Amino acid sequence: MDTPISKAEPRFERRKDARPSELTAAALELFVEKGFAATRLEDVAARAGVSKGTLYLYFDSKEELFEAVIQSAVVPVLAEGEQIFENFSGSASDLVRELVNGWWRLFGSTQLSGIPKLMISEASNFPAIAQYYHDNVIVRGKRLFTRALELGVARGEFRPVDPDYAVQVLLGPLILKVLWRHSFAPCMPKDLDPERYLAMCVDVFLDGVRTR
Amino acid sequence: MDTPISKAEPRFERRKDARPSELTAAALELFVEKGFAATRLEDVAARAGVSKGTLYLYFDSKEELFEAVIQSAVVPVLAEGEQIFENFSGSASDLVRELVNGWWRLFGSTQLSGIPKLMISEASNFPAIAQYYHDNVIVRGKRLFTRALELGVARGEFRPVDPDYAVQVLLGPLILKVLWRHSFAPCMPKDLDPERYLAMCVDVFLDGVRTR
Amino acid sequence: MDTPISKAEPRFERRKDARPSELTAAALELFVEKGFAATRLEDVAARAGVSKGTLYLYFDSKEELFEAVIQSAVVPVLAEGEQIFENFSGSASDLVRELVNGWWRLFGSTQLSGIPKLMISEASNFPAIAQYYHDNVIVRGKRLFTRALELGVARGEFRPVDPDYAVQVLLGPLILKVLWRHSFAPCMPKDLDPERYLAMCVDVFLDGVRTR
Amino acid sequence: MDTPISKAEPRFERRKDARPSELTAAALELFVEKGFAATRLEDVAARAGVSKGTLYLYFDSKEELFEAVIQSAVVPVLAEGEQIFENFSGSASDLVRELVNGWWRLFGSTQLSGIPKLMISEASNFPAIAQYYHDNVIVRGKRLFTRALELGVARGEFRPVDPDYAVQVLLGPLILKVLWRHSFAPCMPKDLDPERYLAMCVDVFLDGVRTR
DNA sequence: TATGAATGAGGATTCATTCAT
DNA sequence: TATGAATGAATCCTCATTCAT
Repeated sequence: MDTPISKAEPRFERRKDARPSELTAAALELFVEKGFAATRLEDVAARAGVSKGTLYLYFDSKEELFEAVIQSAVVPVLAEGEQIFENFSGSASDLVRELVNGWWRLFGSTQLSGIPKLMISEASNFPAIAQYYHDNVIVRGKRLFTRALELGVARGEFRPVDPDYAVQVLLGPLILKVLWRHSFAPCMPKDLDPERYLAMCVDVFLDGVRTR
Repeated sequence: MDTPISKAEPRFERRKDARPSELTAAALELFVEKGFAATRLEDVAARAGVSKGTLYLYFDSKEELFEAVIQSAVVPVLAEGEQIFENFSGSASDLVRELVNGWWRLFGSTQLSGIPKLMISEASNFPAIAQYYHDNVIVRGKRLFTRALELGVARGEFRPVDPDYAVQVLLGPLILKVLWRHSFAPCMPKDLDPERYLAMCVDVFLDGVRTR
Repeated sequence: MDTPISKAEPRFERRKDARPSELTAAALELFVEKGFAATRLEDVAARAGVSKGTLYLYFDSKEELFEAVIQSAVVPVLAEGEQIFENFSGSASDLVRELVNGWWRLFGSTQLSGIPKLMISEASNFPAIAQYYHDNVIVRGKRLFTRALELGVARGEFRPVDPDYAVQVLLGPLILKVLWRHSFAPCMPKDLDPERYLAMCVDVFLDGVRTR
Repeated sequence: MDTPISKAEPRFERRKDARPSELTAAALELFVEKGFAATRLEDVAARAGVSKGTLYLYFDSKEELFEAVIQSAVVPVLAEGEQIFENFSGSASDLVRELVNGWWRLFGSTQLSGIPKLMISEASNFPAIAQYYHDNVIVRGKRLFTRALELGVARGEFRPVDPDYAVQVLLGPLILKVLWRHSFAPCMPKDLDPERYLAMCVDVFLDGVRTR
């Protein structure tokens, strides 16, 4: 009714390849906002600009859509994180700082930042997906940081802390930040400044583990 | 298992006073595990050992039950936290340590530890309750810690950090711990030891803010 | 068990004999207002000032309460109507007028006036009760009027109309009046004056059937 | 029984336009028979040959279905009634007779004749709809007849009766007729003959108001 | 008798999923 | 591919009825 087929100009081809990611993007937003059970597929479809039935051309069920959302949302970030790690030459402290900045740039400040809230909320409803996410995202993500810590300990920059414990101390405040954004942030008029918050997280942590 | 079948086991047990808290306790467990939307009231009732209809003698709707769960779950803890604060005389570091231990004892190691997961998951679905929780629990809870930090700064024990930022750095890993328990914990064979984890959180933090 | 036998003073004896009629009176009001299905027994009990369970001491079920409402509501009126008939000596026109006035005084202007609305509404849900009401109230009630008409015809006061048809012509506007009161009356600021309305009903009818 | 199984009988029949009126027709029958509260939407759907859920594609709630039933059921009839009025040239008596006949043809002898029973039964449960019905149907309908009466009075055909009162005297027996059909009619083996009943209603009324 | 807590069958409503077009 | 009408299982909630006190 509104798209006139008058011209031959193909303008914005509805690329069928783009569809799945448009759908998972729409689903991600709603799953994060409302949770899996409270999200209606009709709303997902509407947000992606398609009809309800179309969803089923790409995903067999709501749960499979959920899987796709998680899967699609995490693969690229880690690769980049690992890039940072490989290419870095400098102090362990600077490496930690760089990894945290990268995490924020590629993940924390984007739509993807809703994933932790979503996975925490739904982990017990979807143990298989939780396991997948745990093994492929959490463990791999943490490894980046534990290796940086181990490097620092080996070089004598850091006290000999247990990296498995210390990494949580570092990441806790960062994760909390993105959980906050998707939960209580609307309750507070003005939130903490992200740059400053991140800096303090890293500063306190590094001061806390530095050798004296 | 728990109900001794001493007699004919009366069909109608008359205990109007105990019921509400039995019901909110059952609801808390299920809401935490499955989320609000995915929890069936019939299951809540069954877990509390009553029938579906009985719930409605005490709560007008599922949402009101949710409110009651939140409300009932948080009042007592803060009072105790404030007790710790009032009665304490010692270094600011020790006060921080004491507050963290108290938090763990009264909250982190109990059923109540599910509340943060539940509230983070449902905050955007229930803005009014989120606001209430934010104002009456989060803000009040954080104040305990910011006051301890301010004390330390005033006494010269701590560097002059901004307490509003620093408190999150301290609490982030602790909150993460209880979120973990109710989400990914089943994905890992053995989890970090709580005592040791708590100790490290506090140690790293205090080392990070200590004056040199 | 609960009535203390302490005093000899019988003050306000809760006469158990009054209860059933208190209950049917309360039920009548609510059944008329809301209909049978939409009336909650709890509300009936509350209006009668007793508890829900007490209703079941007097009536085995909601339907039986309905039966009792209908039964209790109609017996006395007809008796009085038949009294009027027996004791009357005068013109057939005056008899008709007297019967209509009696109907209004004993029925139309009282709570009982809700019965026609109730029975019309529920007749198809309770065929047995409808049959009972039809046979014992409608037929008997109409007979009063048909006999008056037959009398008038026999005496030459009225044209030789078929009484079974004519009686409906007379009663239609009267019944409509009481149905109106319990349905649309609240929609109109000021209703027709009952005295004048009744008078006109009878006048037009008698003029319509009078011999010329 | 009535749907010829000519082919494979398609499971999903696509007929968005016809559905609403099929549904309101089914609903009208059941609402009239059982009353609003006692009617199950599942039965309405079944009678219309669709499933429960389909109802909700067209009506947001049971109450909205009720509104649609009333609305759809009355609009056309009045228009035709007003046609009769406009096009008529003859005596006031004949106009009255014609209006009554039209009422019977278009309304009294059809499914729509259940509406009065339904509205009388439910008026106090749905005051807003009752008001709408009162203002748009009852008042407009009565106006047709009052205008005919006024005409007769002006022409000297009728005595100077108050038309607001007289119209009820005329319509009472007619309304009673359609109420009867949907309530007590099954209780009586043979009912009055409609043609004859209508004729007598009009005859008695016209005789009653005629000038002598 | 009277109470009111407890029950559970029943009905309104929602929504993931299907399928004819 | 894409649509959206149709389905029906699932879930919230109500309320007639029961029964221990």
